[in-house]
Amino acid sequence: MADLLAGTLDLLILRVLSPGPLHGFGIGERIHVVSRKALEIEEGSLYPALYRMEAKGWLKAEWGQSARGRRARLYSLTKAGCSQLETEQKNWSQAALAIAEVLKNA
Amino acid sequence: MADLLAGTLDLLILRVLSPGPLHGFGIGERIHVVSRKALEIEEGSLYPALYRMEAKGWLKAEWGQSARGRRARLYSLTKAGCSQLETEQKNWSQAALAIAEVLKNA
DNA sequence: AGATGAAGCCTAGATGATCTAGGTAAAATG
DNA sequence: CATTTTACCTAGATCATCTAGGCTTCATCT
Repeated sequence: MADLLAGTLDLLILRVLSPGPLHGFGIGERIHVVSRKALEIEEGSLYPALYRMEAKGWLKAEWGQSARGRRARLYSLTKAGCSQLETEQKNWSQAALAIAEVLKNA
Repeated sequence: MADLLAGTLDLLILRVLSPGPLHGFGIGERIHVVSRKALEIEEGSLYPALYRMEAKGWLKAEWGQSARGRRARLYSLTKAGCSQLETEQKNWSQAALAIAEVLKNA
């Protein structure tokens, strides 16, 4: 992922989990697909991010099965994760707007 | 500046310098004002960024006077800085679009 | 005259997210 | 049976940003 988007990974993860649980590998795939291959998350970024977010209480995890029937660690949003998603989404909108402002009017 | 925007500082600096030279302190002020106070760059981020960018050949600097008549280090874009601005602006647009995509359709 | 604050620049060290570059194991595919 | 794919894991490096100071000069206020 480009440096430009540092700090956005949490938001992306929260967002792709909001329709329902996914396993780590699937989260990476989903972000890749939904962004039309514009975003690619390295596993070395993804898994540590998941642990951080679980530790913060935004995600809960349990062992289960992936869509392909493989052993997988399934992550889902906690209540705190849901409200964190809202917060970060607002922050992102404001920030993106502020930057757009500068790019236009500087 | 929020973590969300890490990696965006260079772009902002390049952009506010594109209309003409400014001194470091003034760059911070300008970003603050143009973003309607949404963005605030710490001096501890700003000055090191300027040195990095000068070292990369994107900026050139000389001692002169600020708009208020004080001794100040004036920065301006080099040719390389101009094209870097274009590049980063495109990257930002693509990235912001990709994120918007995920936020909508995940 | 002295104190205060603002303008302006500088920097060492901490923090923290991300990437690099590996590794493991199981199942599917050839 | 070898290879690829799925899936997870992690230590260490990198690098941008922030914290928290410090410095000088000039203007202003008392």
